[in-house]
Amino acid sequence: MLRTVSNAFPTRSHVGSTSSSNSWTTIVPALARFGSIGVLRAAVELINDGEKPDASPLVHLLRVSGNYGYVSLCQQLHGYVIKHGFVSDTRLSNSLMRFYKISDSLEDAHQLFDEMPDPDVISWNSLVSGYVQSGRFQEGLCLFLKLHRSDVLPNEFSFTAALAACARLNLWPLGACIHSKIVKLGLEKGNVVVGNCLIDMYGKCASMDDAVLVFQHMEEKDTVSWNAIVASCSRNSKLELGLWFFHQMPNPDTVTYNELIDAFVKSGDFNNAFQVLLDMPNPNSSSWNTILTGYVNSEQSGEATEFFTKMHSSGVGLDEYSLSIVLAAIAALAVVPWGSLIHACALKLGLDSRVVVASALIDMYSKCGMLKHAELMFWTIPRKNLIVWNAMISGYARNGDSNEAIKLFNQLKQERLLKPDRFTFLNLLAVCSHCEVPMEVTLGYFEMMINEYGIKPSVEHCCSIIRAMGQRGEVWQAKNVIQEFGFGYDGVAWRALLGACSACKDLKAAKTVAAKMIELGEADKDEYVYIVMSNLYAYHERWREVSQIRKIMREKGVTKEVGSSWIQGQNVAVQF
DNA sequence: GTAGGGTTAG
Repeated sequence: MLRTVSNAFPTRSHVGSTSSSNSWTTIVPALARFGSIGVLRAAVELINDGEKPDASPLVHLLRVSGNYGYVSLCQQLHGYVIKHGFVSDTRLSNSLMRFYKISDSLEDAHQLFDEMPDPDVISWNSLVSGYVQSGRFQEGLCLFLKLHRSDVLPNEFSFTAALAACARLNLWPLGACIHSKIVKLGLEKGNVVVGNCLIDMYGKCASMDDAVLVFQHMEEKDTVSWNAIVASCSRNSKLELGLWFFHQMPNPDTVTYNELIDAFVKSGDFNNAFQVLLDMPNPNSSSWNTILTGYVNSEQSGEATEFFTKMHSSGVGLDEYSLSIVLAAIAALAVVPWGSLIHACALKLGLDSRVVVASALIDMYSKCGMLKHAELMFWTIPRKNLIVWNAMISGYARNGDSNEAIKLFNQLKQERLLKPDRFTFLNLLAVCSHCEVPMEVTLGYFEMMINEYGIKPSVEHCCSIIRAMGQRGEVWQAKNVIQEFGFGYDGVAWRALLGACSACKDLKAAKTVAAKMIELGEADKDEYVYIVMSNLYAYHERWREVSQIRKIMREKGVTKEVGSSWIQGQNVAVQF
């Protein structure tokens, strides 16, 4: 085993051969201070020479080799830890957890945690923050709540990770509850990070006044505190107040300016956003990406690609986000040559296997109808995450290939490495409802989602079921779906049901649904209800009702163009 | 020789 540890090194020693004068007492401080490859190699050679380390050198070794990304070496060190009976050493296990976290193997970190006889507060914090940092906020919070019920006392580190999760999930009640706990334990005093997390949490949970209160009561403020309060204001449409805080701020940094750009972009003020970009001291790729994202989100894809060209020639580096955002714009414009160009660019920058880029490429190719390219992309990604799988399933769904979508879903399920989420099922159910997949199969997936994966159906999931039922003329059953899952007051669900009535030409049911939509005020949002009803009456040759509806539509100022475009794809277009 | 855990922009 020791021989293999030595073989894990990609380079030769930088310190020459290990002299016999080396020992753990000299190597450990060197590992702690420099952590160079040479020192690391010397340490491994020491193990190979039979110098048994105790826990402390192993902790250092794990940290340094983890930082260099020596996955195989760390795994072997894990083996060494098990073989030499260090498994119950909490500090060592915490080091191993850190390695699994930074090498994107949260599952391994969790397994290790479960095997620890005596996890301490750092073990808990490490895993909670691991989940939160990789965007798995719910799992992070569940673990935090478990910690709360355990014998281990949570500290300020535990609370900050939990607050970050509340912020991202918009959980004001839990966030406020954690705040009161923090105050009770006196943890908000003398700790800037706790205050910063509170400002951020309140800001993201639409509670700007609370954010300002926390900010004002903080004994000590750093740049993050100021950035958090500026962002809280602009996020809650208080741009003026945000600018006021900005002008009070002692040392704005790049993040501050990027937040200002974001605030202007979100309020649709691209001119001021540019001005900040031009005037700020050190714009980075994020500064540019923020404006790029603004264009894509406001459906100005042409402007986005133009801006990307400017960004490219400005000399600022392109990162994985720049590429994925511009790919979204290109996908919307469906200009394949540009997409290929970005693909080449990603290859050149070595960013093509990053999941954000890879999934954006899959999405772009499938939106341009080039499924083969999307597939090629998908199968060459070494470590696929759920976003990548979802992008490919969505690609099949978009192109109406239910067989392939279902096949891929089954494979995802069989591999058992990743759990399908609500987006996976959204794509799966959508393709089922569009491709006349047998109803029992479609319903089977719907039930699997609820019972096997514990995913609460959203109104969009139900809409797919409603559409599938509508195609088979089962509109009354579809109506039951709305009631059963509690979407009786959701206009979107009734809209889907009206579409279902229209698909199976069921005038009687459509009349009931239209009445419900008028009652909910859904009919006032646009002309959909009137157009569907008018077409249905026309189909049934009820011309008197058709002219009545046309009269209402004229009074509402509905134009011919709107009428025909809305109906596209429903095969019932009537020209007025 | 005392490691191992936390916050802000996209």
